[in-house]
Amino acid sequence: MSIAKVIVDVPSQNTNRLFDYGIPEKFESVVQPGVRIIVPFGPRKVLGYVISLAEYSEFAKVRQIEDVLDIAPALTPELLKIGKWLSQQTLSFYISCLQVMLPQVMKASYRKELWRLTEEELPEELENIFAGRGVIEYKEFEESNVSYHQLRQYVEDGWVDIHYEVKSRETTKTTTVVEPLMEPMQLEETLVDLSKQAKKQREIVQYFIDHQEPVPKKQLLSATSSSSSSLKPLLNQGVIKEYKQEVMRDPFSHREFERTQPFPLTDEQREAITPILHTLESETHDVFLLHGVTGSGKTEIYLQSIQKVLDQGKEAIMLVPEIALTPQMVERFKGRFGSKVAVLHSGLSAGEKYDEWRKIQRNEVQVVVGARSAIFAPFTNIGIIIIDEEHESSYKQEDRTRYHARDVAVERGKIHASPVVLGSATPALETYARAAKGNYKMLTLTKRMNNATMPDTELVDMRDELHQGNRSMFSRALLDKLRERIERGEQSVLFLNRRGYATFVMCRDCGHVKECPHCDIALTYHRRQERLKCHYCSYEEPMPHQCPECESKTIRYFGTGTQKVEEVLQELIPEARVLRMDVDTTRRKGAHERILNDFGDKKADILLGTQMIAKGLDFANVTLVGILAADALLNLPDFRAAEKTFQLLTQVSGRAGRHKLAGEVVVQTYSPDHYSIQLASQYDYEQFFNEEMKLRKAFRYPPYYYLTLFTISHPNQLKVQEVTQKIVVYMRNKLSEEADVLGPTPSALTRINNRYRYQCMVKYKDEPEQRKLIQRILHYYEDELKEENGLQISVDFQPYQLM
DNA sequence: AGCACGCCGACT
DNA sequence: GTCGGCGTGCTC
Repeated sequence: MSIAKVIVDVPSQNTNRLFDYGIPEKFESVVQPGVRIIVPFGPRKVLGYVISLAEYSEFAKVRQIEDVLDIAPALTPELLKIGKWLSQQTLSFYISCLQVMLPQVMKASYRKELWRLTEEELPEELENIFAGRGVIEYKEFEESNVSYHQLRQYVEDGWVDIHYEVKSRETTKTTTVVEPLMEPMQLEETLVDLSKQAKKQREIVQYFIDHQEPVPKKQLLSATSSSSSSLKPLLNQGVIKEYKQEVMRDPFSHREFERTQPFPLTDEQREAITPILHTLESETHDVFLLHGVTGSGKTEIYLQSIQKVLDQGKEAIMLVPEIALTPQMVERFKGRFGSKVAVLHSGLSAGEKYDEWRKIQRNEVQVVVGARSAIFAPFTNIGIIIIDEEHESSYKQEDRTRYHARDVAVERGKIHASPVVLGSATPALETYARAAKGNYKMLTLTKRMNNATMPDTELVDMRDELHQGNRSMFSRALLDKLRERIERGEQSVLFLNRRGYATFVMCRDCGHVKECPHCDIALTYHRRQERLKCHYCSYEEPMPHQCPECESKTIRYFGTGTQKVEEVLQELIPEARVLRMDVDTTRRKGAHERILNDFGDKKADILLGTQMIAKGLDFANVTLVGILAADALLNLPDFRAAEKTFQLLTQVSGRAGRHKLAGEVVVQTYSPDHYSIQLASQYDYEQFFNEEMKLRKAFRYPPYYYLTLFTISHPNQLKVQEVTQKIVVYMRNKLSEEADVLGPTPSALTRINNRYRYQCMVKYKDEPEQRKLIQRILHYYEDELKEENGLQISVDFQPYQLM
């Protein structure tokens, strides 16, 4: 009998290996690598993934596979391999890596129940729990005062059984379809026999004389403007029948996409796309950096490269940052490739995501456009992988399986012998450095489409404004220009890196700042509810009217959020029509789209927003971009602060003057001389790269060095310090002389949810033993890591988030 | 992870 | 003598 080698859904060090199971004859044809199954595991049942098949097992007795969940494998052999690689890269369990590649609904849900085995009266204490029911949740037994020992006895005596239930969460959507059971001739006869009063029934029969195909019930009823009650007699007479049929959920069913044709490329674009097309023709792997200024037509290059891939009969993955996966972007892809496109992003419901994923798995589509996790699309013949805005930090997963989509892309590109294209106006330093060294091929676009020029930038020193008595958050220059646009009927975009109303609440008398009692962070004021909230745990409290320390009434909020800006703007320019776009105004489904449509229809003069307006927006009438607080990012404790600032300023500025009208940018800052702000206003990426590289070299940061970040947390501060210290010493002793091991350092957020957090950072060039060493550390603390509220050690290779 | 087993102290 | 607490080790 043949054997399946299985990874079980139990994320622990001990079970991070293959288990052997026998394949019952009835499953022999469906059990193959990548299929999800249910297997007995100890006393319970768990979900498992078949990794490989074998003739024999080393084990004397193997147990049998209990059920098979997939007809076609959920994971391709390639993705199983990627999963293995991912687990080595990120030091995560293999099972976690397999789960991260699949839609949420394909994970198992577990239930533990107690089943009554007899109709007879149970022993009294048992009957009290069951209360006449046949099945109860195991939890109910646990909450009773019947001992476990006693229960075991009852099980032995055959009264009840402990039942383990495993189910996959996926559901399919069905629709009712109605179909005629007769030929048109017979239907005609039925029509004659029908009573004259049965008007609706006659209409329905007539419908099927005209259309012989099955039709969705809903459609039939509306076409004949009748109700279910009219169908009933026809169903009973066997004239028609109805049945359930599975349908794919279509998140875009209400949308029509106008088909577009490839645009003629500019000389520059043609030069950039040629090497990509060559690589496609020769079917070889290569990594390209497409470095093009905002509005230079990178998307058209993506589209035409993908067209070539489709012509070759292959598939394409297009990654876009979550925040940029706007209706505008979807429209461009659906417009060009129509129903060949699947879209995967967080705005879809779990069911919609599952159906989009299945379209890929069933080869019903050839292109996927999606956020980070779309990199795991189960295509089998990938021709190209494109990552737009490749510098975006959202491509790095920040929890559990800490992978970077760019790394996965390169790995898959190698396997499929296909090119990977990284596109950005402001590439990550790591990427640009690789391209400069020749490891990646550099493609450059220096000109904007439509002969547009980059907008002129004015830097406004907010310190001067303050000295001259302007204490508002708007400089006079920005206000003047805003008014000017309104007069001319042009539009403006205002960018602020912070939502809400104000950041923190401070007493003017004693300087007391209201902090979260569980986290070392100031509470944020939310005006709508008049409450203070912690953005890291769920804590909230009402806004105090006097200082809890000194009882002074001069307690005020400081800092500025979008909500506050909107109010101030209305006071300063009462005639301005302002649209605010941030997490708070886009929470409802479709709100995002509606705001952008309204702005596009010129229903507002000013679009005020956070991060989410920085990318991808393309409105012809926008001629002014205002950046209210350019330094907000600059002062964060992060070695990428300057890089992030440069990237953001460039992206936001790129929203202006993309078409016929020239654009202008006003940047308000307290540090106008900072190189990242200066160079961003001059659109000089290269110079910025050179400056920043000097600093990275001097301070031994990427791309000169790799980083590994340990974050250790525990409710007891002394414990955290002690463990972190031990890790620091161990790493320092075991790594080579070349490596820097820094720490223990309290994290920027030292306490979150009553857990203290300390860090150890390793800077290194080449430490082949590193992962092995870390595994030993994790093994050493294994028992403590298992504890409910005990020690946590997270390890992040190439971290993006240092807090 | 979850579960059983087993060893020890507390108590009807 | 029995119950339940938690430490230990296993799951094909």
